[in-house]
Formats: sequence, structure tokens, C-alpha cells
Amino acid sequence: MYICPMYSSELIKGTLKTIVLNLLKEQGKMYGYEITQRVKLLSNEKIQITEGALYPLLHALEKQGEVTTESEYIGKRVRKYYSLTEKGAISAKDKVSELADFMATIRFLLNLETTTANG
Amino acid sequence: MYICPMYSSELIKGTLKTIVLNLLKEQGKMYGYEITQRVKLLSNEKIQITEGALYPLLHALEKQGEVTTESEYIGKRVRKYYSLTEKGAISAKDKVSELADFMATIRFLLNLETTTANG
DNA sequence: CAAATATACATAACTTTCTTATGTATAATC
DNA sequence: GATTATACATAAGAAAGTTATGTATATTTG
Repeated sequence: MYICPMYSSELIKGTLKTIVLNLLKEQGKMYGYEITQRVKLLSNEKIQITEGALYPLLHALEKQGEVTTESEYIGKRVRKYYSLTEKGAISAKDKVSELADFMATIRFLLNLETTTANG
Repeated sequence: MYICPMYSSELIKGTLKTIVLNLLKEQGKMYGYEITQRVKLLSNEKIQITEGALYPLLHALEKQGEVTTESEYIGKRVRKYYSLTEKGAISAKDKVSELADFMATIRFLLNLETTTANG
């Protein structure tokens, strides 16, 4: 069995947008820091989204009308919550489908079809 | 069911090196053009490796000692065959393991665990 | 209570890695 | 003879990260 401390950044690159859109779809609304922590947790520390990658992505998604934002104050500190628009929800669905399809193709390409136990 | 004409390039980016190393591992030796055609065929046209991506990658792999080359003449035209070195074989194995692990993590992250039929 | 760590945002310089375009040349097909 | 396929190579530009830096509040710990 293979133990990986952290995936190479090239791998994460292509899936970041999909992951974020999908999380927003499932969670309803989230703020940036929360997204980084949840991905870290769910991936067992193997995917750590950097702020330099996440915030520009979220800003771009907002600009493209895929998410809307609302700021909330926790004490004096601001939190910016992101929610999917209808367009963003469609995008999330498409992205996830594409990624699922892609992974199936890759498994076939790499002959990983029967990868189940004891790798 | 989702029909995808061609995966977004961001997705392919992170997996190109892995795909190439794995093909070389399975096929013994291949030349560049052959790699592009095989990937195109095996992926049902959904992954088309561009020459501008492939050749620089192959040159880099050679420079790093992961592949060796031998040129063969087919008539007057040259073909450059690439084979894995021992180092390249290890790299291939590692890369494939990492990708398999990564895809499992992504499936979990995206709740695709039970994706089998009529997705 | 001071220091360190965690929370929470943002952006800029730089790097990597591809896309697109271009270039060269032979072989096969129509 | 012209077009398409085979077969290599590289350079300019774009995209999307990483790394570093900056600001500021909240919490934990010694």
C-alpha cells in the first residue's frame, strides 16, 4: 500500500475548482478558510489548499457569476461566505461529471480497473 | 450519462507525466507520435496530447535520467524511441500509485464512492 | 499577561507547465 | 499534384498555481 504525505501540486491544480464548487453545493455556504480546513480534514491532510490559490479562485468565481457573497462579522473579524448561484450549481454538476468521467478514463488508461484491495 | 468531447486541459496537465511513464512501462519502448496516438485511441479521443506538451516532457525525462533514447530510421524519416531506465520505472510506479491514491481521495471528497451505473 | 498560534482576509512576484503557432521534412493517399 | 498523415522540434504567450508578504483579530499557553 502506498502512503502519500501530500499530493503533487500538479494533480491538485486541475481539480481545485471542482472541489470548491462541489463543497459549496453540499454545504450550502462556506467561507474561504473553512473550505481550506474542510478539504484538509476530508483528505487526511493530503490536499492542503493554499490561500494564494483559493482566494483568487473565489474572486474569479464571483466575477463570473458562479457564486455570490455575504459578509458576516464574528466579533470584529469579517467572514466572507460564498454560495452557489444557479449558474454555479450547473457548473458544479458539470465539473463533477467531467472529473468522474476523466478518472474512469485514467483508470482504464493505467490499467487500474481492478484496483480494490491491497493495491 | 455525461458525454464529454474532450477533457479540460487543466485535468490532463497533472496526469500527463504519469500516463507517459506508465505507457512506456507497459509497452517497453515507444516513440513520441506513437504515444499521442495510443493515448488518443485508448481515451476515445478525449485525451489528445499535443506535441508542444509531449516533446518537452520527453526531453526533460531524458535529462533527468528517467528514459533513454534510440533513433531508428524508417526509410529516410527518423523515429526516436524512448525506454524507461530503472529510475524511470520506479518513478512510473510511484506516479501511478500516487494518482490512484489521489483519485480515491477525490472520489471520497466528491461523494462519488458509489458511482457505478447510470451515474 | 506576553508570546505563540489560529483564524481570516488579500495580493504580488515568480514559476511551472501547458497551448498555440511555427518550422522542417518524408510517406502515403486521393 | 495536392492533401493528409507521420515525425520530429522549439518558441512565444497564457493559465494557474506556489511562495512570500501584508494586515488584523481571537484564542491558547506558559
